[in-house]
Amino acid sequence: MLTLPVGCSPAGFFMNESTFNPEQQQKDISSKIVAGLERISEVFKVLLWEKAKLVGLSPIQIQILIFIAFHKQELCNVSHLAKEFNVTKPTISDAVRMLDKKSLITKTFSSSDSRSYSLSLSEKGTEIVAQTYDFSEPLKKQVDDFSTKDLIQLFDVLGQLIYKLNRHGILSVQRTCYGCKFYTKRAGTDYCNLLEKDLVGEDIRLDCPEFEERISHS
Amino acid sequence: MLTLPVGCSPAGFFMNESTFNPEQQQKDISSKIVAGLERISEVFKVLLWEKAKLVGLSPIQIQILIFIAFHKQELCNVSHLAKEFNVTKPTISDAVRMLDKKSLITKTFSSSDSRSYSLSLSEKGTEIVAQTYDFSEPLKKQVDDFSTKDLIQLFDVLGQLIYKLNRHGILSVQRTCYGCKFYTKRAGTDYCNLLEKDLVGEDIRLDCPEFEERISHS
DNA sequence: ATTTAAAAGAAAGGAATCCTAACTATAAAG
DNA sequence: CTTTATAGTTAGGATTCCTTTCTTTTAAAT
Repeated sequence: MLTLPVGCSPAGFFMNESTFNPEQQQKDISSKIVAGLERISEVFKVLLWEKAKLVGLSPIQIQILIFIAFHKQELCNVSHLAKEFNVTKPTISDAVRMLDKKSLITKTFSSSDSRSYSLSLSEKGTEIVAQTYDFSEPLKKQVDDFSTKDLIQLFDVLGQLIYKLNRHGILSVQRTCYGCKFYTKRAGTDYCNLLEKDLVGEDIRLDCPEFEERISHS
Repeated sequence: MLTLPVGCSPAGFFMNESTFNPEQQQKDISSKIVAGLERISEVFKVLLWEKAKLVGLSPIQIQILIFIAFHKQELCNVSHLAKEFNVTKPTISDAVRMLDKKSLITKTFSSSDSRSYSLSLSEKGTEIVAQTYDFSEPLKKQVDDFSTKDLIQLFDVLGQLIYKLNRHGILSVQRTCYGCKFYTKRAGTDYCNLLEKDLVGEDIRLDCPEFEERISHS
C-alpha cells in the first residue's frame, strides 16, 4: 500500500501509483526513468527559449528553420512539419507565415502537386540557423562527459525506445533503422540493405537521410 | 570534412557539426543521444496534450495540478512552480488564475510570509488529477518492456545527467540525492544521512520528498 | 533604527502558439 | 465521373508566455 509524501494535497487519495508520485518512483524503476526523462525534456524547452530570445524568434520558428537546414526538401512542407513537431497544420501554417513575413524562408511549389510547396532557408534564415543550430550544446556537453561504454548502452536503449514509441503510435515520426525498409535482421545482427553492411551499435541511426518507411504487417 | 544530406537547403554550409545534422549524428554518439532525447521530449508534449483535450484544460494547467497532488505545500507556490516548469512567474500567475476561476485549487496564505500562498487541490481539482495523472502511461509501458539490467543502467545515467545539468545551471530544479545535503559518499558508495543507509543503484531518488539543497562550494 | 535591496506575486499589454471548424483547390480512387 | 482523401489556408478564440511596471513585504546592510 503506497502513501503520499507527507504534506501533500488531499487526504484519502486513490491514484498513488502515478509516475509523478515520488513514493511510487521508489517502488518502480520505470517510473523513476519516466520522471527523469520528463526532467530532461524540460531542458530542451529551456535551451530553445534561450536562443529564441537571442534572435527574437519563437521556439517553433527556430525548430522549423533548423529542421529545414538539415533535411531534404521533400520533408520540408507544412504537412510533414506538423507531424514532426506534433502540432496541427494550422499551427505550422501560422509559424511559416511569420517566417515568410520576416523573409527567413522561401517557398518552392511542387511540380507534381500544385497544392504543396517546400521550404528553403533564405540568406537571412541561414544566418539565424548559424546562431541557433547549437541550442542543445549545453546538454550535449554534459552527455559527452559519460564514458563511451555508457553512451553506447544509452544509445542502444534510446533507439529501441523511440522505435517502440513509433510502432505504438505515440511518436508519429521517426527515421530510425528499425523502422526502415532497408533494415533486416540477418543471423541475429542488424543489417542495412542500402549500405550493404552490418549495423553494429553506433551504426544504428535515429534520423537517417535515406530512411524509407517499411510497410509493416503486424 | 562533414557534409549535409543530399537535397538540403543552402549549398556552402558551415555549421555541419550540429547535433541536428544527421550526418553529424553518424560521427558522434553524443549527438545521436541528444537527438534521441529530443524525440522523447516530444512524447511528453503529445501525451500531455491528449489528456489536456480530454478534460478541457491546457498542458501547463494539468502539470500544475499533478505537481500539487504529489508535492508538499511548501513547493506549491507561484515562485517555485515557475522554476519547476521553467517559465516566468507571470505565466504561472496566469495559469493559477485560470485554475482558481475554474475552482480547481484553493489558496492558503502563508503564516510566515504574507506575500506568499500555497496551492491545494479542490475536490474538482482532485477529480481532474484522477483523470490525468497517468498521462505518461503509454511511455512508461514501453519503458517497462526493457530488461531490469537495462533499466538500472539507464536510470543510473539519467540520474547523473540530471544532476550535472542542475549543477551547470541548465536545470534550475531537481531533487536528486546527488544534490541533497543528506547525501555523502562513504568509501566509494552513496549514502543517505537521513535514512542512514547506503544507496545502491535504484535507491537513488530523482524527486525525493526529503530533499534539501546542499550548499555547494565549488 | 533606517535605509536599501531583494523577493512574492499581480497587473497591463502584446506577440505568438495552438486548438477546432470550416473552406478551397487539387489529386487519387472507385 | 463521382467520391473521397490530401495540402494548405482562413477565421475565431483561449491560453501561453514574454517583458515591463507596480505593490507589498521581507531581509540585509549600514
